[in-house]
Amino acid sequence: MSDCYSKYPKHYVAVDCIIFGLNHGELSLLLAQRTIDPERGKWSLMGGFVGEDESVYSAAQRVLTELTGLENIPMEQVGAFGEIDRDPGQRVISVAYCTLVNVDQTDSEALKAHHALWVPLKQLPELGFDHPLMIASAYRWLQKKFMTEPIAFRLLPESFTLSQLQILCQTVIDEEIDKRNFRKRVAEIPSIVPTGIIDKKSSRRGAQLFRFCEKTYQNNPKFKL
Amino acid sequence: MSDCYSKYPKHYVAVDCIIFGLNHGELSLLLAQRTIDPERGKWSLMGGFVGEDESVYSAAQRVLTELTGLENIPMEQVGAFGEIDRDPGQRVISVAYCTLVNVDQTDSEALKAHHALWVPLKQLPELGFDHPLMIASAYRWLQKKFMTEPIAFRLLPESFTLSQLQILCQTVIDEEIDKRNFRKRVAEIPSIVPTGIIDKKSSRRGAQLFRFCEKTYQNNPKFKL
DNA sequence: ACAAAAGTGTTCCCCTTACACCCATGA
DNA sequence: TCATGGGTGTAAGGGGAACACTTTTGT
Repeated sequence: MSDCYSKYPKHYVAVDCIIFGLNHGELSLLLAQRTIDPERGKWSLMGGFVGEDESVYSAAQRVLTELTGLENIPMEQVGAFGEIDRDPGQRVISVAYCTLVNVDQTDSEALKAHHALWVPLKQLPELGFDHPLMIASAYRWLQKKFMTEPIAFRLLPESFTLSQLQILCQTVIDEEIDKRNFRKRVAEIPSIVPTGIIDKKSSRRGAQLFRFCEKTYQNNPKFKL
Repeated sequence: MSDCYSKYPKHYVAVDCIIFGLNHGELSLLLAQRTIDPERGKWSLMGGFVGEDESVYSAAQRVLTELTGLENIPMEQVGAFGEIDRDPGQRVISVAYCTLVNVDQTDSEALKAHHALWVPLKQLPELGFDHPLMIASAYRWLQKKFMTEPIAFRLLPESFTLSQLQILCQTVIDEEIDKRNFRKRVAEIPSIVPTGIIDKKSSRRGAQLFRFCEKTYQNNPKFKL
């Protein structure tokens, strides 16, 4: 098919990935100190350009894999950022994506190769471009979605105790949660099922292990932590 | 500054505008029947390409103005749509924006010139591209935001009765609202203020006119209809 | 007098929140 | 025996939803 749009301008399109990581009970963000212009020396999110033969989402997935080695981790679109001057080098339109992964499952070699570091969320350095904006949007998204969609289970072992789940939630939303109320809510979620198995490693008394049942969730997506 | 990104591909970037309109108590959508390829003959949203010298949001504003003659109407970004094949002509990455305007304040000449029509939301024709997806996202957005942010007042005269406001809300969310509960909620909103003036046109008894006070809203953005 | 829209309070229920003690076990 | 994390129920309060009648006035 002929290029029927040829009179219109084309643009660089990038993806920027806001990759939250859970790191021994601390929420971190994957950042890189730039070694090239523009914004050399400044910290930035993990970005990359969208290729000819990939969707924008695929480009984001590719960047995620290149950096963390993780595959098949769903991401959520934060939005498109289209100010003319948002990139001091050239005009670049960027689509931001966001996800939350487990730092332990991350490929530290790949990170090193990209000059990437996990930086605790509470100690973020000054960032280049419009990345602070993107991060703010993404963090709002994360705190909201985490408690209403089953993304916690990507960060937990297949079987987990309720205390593990609770501590994880507290870390992400950065608030204390009442244990009894929390367990009451868990009991209302059909897709979080007790296994009947007692884990003796985590405590002296032992704690029941639960698991998340994807199948049940499909049939009954009720989920409110 | 040199083009430091020249090794990366460039893309066509479009905006698509989901323009909801209120038309004598009915919610409509601004659509055009395409007269050119691709998707000739199919109905579509109002789209356009992002130019060199405008932000993506400005491009959306420009399209809105070209079509409706309206200016300074805020729009909200629905998201970026980046599948490779979403446009059967060329690869085009599109950013969708959404707003709600008053059909009566719309420039019917401009609409005619663009082959654009207000189509009732409940009688949408088959649409080209991925526009059904965009519309679904936007409609969800609209229903959610309308009741928690002061966008109703763009569609009402400066002074309005509570019945006018209620009917408007009902139209947008497509549900009946209990009058007393509604008025109770309005009473809790500091930025909706009674004028003390009685409007005798709308009813025999007459109804008090209210207005929305932007200034109060800035100081006290509490708003839940 | 009557039609048509304006205006006005109360009750109930559910959901959320706050809160404290006993249990089982390994060291 | 004691320290550690696991496990459990109830009461009070707030917010949302349901609900019906009186008022005013133009015709």
